[in-house]
Amino acid sequence: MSVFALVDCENFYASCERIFRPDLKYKPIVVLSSNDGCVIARSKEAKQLGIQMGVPWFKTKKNFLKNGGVFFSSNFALYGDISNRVMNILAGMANNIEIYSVDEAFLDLENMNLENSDIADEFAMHCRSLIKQWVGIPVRIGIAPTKTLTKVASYLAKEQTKRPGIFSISNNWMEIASSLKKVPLHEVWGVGKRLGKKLSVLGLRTAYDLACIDISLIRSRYSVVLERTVRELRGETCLQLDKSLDPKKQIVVSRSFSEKITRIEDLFPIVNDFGVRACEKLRKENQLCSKAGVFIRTSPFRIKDKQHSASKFFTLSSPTNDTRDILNGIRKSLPIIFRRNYPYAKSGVMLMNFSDTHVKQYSLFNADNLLKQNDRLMKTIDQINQKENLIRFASQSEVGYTAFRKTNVSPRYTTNWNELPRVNE
DNA sequence: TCTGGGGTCCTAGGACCC
DNA sequence: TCTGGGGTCCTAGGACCC
Repeated sequence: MSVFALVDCENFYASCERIFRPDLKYKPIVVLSSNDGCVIARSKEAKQLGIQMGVPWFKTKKNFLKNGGVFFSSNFALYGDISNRVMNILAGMANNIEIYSVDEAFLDLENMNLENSDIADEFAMHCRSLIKQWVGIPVRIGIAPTKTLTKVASYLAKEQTKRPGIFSISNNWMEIASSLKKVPLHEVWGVGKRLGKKLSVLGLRTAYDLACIDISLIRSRYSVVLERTVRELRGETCLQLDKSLDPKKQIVVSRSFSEKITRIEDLFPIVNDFGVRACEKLRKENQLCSKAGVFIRTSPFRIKDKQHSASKFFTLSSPTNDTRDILNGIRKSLPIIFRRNYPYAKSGVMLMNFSDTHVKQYSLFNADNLLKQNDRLMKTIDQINQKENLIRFASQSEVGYTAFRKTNVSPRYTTNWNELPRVNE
């Protein structure tokens, strides 16, 4: 019998900021996206102030600060490190774990007896207090027979007063049904905005309504994906824990600009930066790519502006992770899609069609030994830059895209010697 | 003035093969 | 008048997730 747990860090980025700032314990906190563009995380208090997820910062800033709110620009070095610490604890608590995102993991609790709800609750409480004590992050835990139901449980765990942050559902239709009735349709894992709209036209309101629908209807009118969701809601395990350490299938580095760019001379250094960064990621994954592309677009929010969005992909003559190959491709591709006098707001570089470095396919027209030298060159550059970004390509921007607007970044408390927290005597 | 970044999977349709 | 059957691979687009 399958049993899964979902461990979900509450208000993750905001909670991370709070670890080293106990003075902010009951204050509303928001964390902003790059360029301080919009709100991407909110503490409980910020949610209570009515700050919506994804709202543009400039629209809510004044009101939020007036109410005593504190904001942070995103500090992914900190969040990544805290995430690792949480995941390490979880890895020690279950035979198998799937790290689903920076703030969420599924645990395989195979053989746990869910009929006795005390067992599940005790496990969850132990897990919760350990993470709180060792890392300082509050988590919510849902336990259920399918992954989709753990999401339901986690949602219901929010409202628990007896055992806050914990909820379990056993594999019993009566119990599942009563849980599902409390969950609105759009909260179901796998039902997004569009599907939610379509399904509500059919009169569905809750997760329970969806679970009761005729499977063959779902299959013929929607997709196999939604069919799995329905089956999982009924307690039938369709999704297993994904333990594979599959390599990525695509790497994207993209940013919005703090100021619109209209000249290709200004665009090139930034896009090249994206290319350099993307190749670093690719080498870290021990992969080669045989296709890459660049895209640019204007801001869809500025309706009065001329709009343009375009991408251009190029195929590499042989699979590569050599930054120079990608920069070459960008140099040829960007002018093809670029249009003069359009206010570009965002661009990015994508790498795809990966293959393993061990199975490198050499080109008929390149000398093998040259490729080996390139490998060593790239490795050396990576090693040097890992400590301090000293080596740059001439075509990269001098300041780098990291120079984009950030008005209030917290220190990298746990990953940089110079930014360790200080204790006053 | 100012609106994030990075992923995955599925499907339909076209090109091509024998 | 009549025009096969069974595949694979690739791409673009749509949906979802955090």
